[in-house]
Amino acid sequence: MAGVNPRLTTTTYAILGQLGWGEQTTYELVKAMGRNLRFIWPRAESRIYEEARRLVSSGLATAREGRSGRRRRTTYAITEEGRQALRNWLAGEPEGIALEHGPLLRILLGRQARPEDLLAAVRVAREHAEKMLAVGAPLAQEYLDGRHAQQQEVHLRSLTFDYLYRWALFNRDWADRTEAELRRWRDTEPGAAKHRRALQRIRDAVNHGLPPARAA
Amino acid sequence: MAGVNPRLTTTTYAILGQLGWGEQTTYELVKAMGRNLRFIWPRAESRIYEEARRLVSSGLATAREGRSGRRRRTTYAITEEGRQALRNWLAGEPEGIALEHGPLLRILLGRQARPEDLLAAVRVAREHAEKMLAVGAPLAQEYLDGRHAQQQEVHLRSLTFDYLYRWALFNRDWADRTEAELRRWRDTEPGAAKHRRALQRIRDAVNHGLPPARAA
DNA sequence: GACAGCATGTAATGAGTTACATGATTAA
DNA sequence: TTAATCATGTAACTCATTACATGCTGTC
Repeated sequence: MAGVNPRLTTTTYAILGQLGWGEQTTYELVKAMGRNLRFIWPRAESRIYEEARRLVSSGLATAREGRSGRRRRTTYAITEEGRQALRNWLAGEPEGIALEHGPLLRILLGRQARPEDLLAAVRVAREHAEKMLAVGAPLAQEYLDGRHAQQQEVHLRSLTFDYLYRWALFNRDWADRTEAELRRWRDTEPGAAKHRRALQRIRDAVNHGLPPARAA
Repeated sequence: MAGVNPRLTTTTYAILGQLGWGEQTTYELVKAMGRNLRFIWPRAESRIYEEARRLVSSGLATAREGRSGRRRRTTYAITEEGRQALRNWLAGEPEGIALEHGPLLRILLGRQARPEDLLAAVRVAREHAEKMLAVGAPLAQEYLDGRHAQQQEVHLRSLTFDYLYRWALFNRDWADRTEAELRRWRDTEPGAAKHRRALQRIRDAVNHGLPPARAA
């Protein structure tokens, strides 16, 4: 019965990986997904219930029915077969990278927009960055103080932290630069000065991301 | 008839925005999506056929049936109502940012992996970055030479270019750092030296992304 | 005269989201 | 004792992908 897996997805393995850190109730899984995977593999909470059932029906996890008051509560635990499946998955071909970036899309299509519409898009990007920083800063302190719940995994987690925290800074910087440009616009029409600054912006980016060249 | 829109999605508006630059056959739309939106709003090609029909049935675009040999070929053009819809959409609440990052996911769950598995994940991230740079570099030259097909939109496009090119550099840098760390590992177990370097990595990231502090 | 690759789609399936529902706990 | 919020799930729907199919064009 176990092993006849009806096509497990990356999301399934993401849940399975969470269970690798110890047994969890569904609610704990939901919260853990929010903490750990929100920024690298975002999924709706409701998905988790379905995936957990799938793990059980594939023999990769066990479900223990419990009670809290009159409500049922399910606790999941990974099985030995589950660990093996996790190892196999990790040994296979990695998934790629996909970015969906609403603000960039709106700017690219922004010819019919007003400058304030594009500023609103930039604001969304900035808020996203600020939220990541607000999550990341206290997290960093926990690691540095040695009191994070997964402290013994910090050699791995520091690698993802490195990416995410710096990406947040990256997004904020872009929002700063872009907002400064858009604030100079009265409309979204082309123009000679805009064109000149645009080419300089492209040069700056290609020149290895150095800060804008200052004419001394 | 037109205007009774059955819930248009962001993808629909992305296509509509493409049509804003001039009428296109379905095939041209597919290619344009690949060039312009691949990295900020990725969608399967087959999606485009469906969305284009939706635009027509909503009155936002017109379809002209043509022939190439005995096969039919459809050319789409935006309507005035479509332009208005585009403006309304741009004036509304922007979509957010969502990143799906397979390599990061695998590293986070990498305790059951071998170091070479994680190196394979890093390689995927690096290849993604290299591909973006390979697309971006000639594109930059086109803009700088003033010969890009949408040259008159460079004031907008430079803003998205700024983001994407630098993000590619960002990804490559992360891949370099991470690969250097992983090459020192014999396994994915915790360890005192790994722990020390991990904390330093976190400090470096929080210290505003400065390059690793060198003990002089 | 066939093979490769470009051009143009359709059908089936599934992954994922949104909306809803309801029980338990805590604070006012 | 109400309201808020935490905890736990289900149902309906749809967006999106994968796989397939077929015609056209140039070239060897």
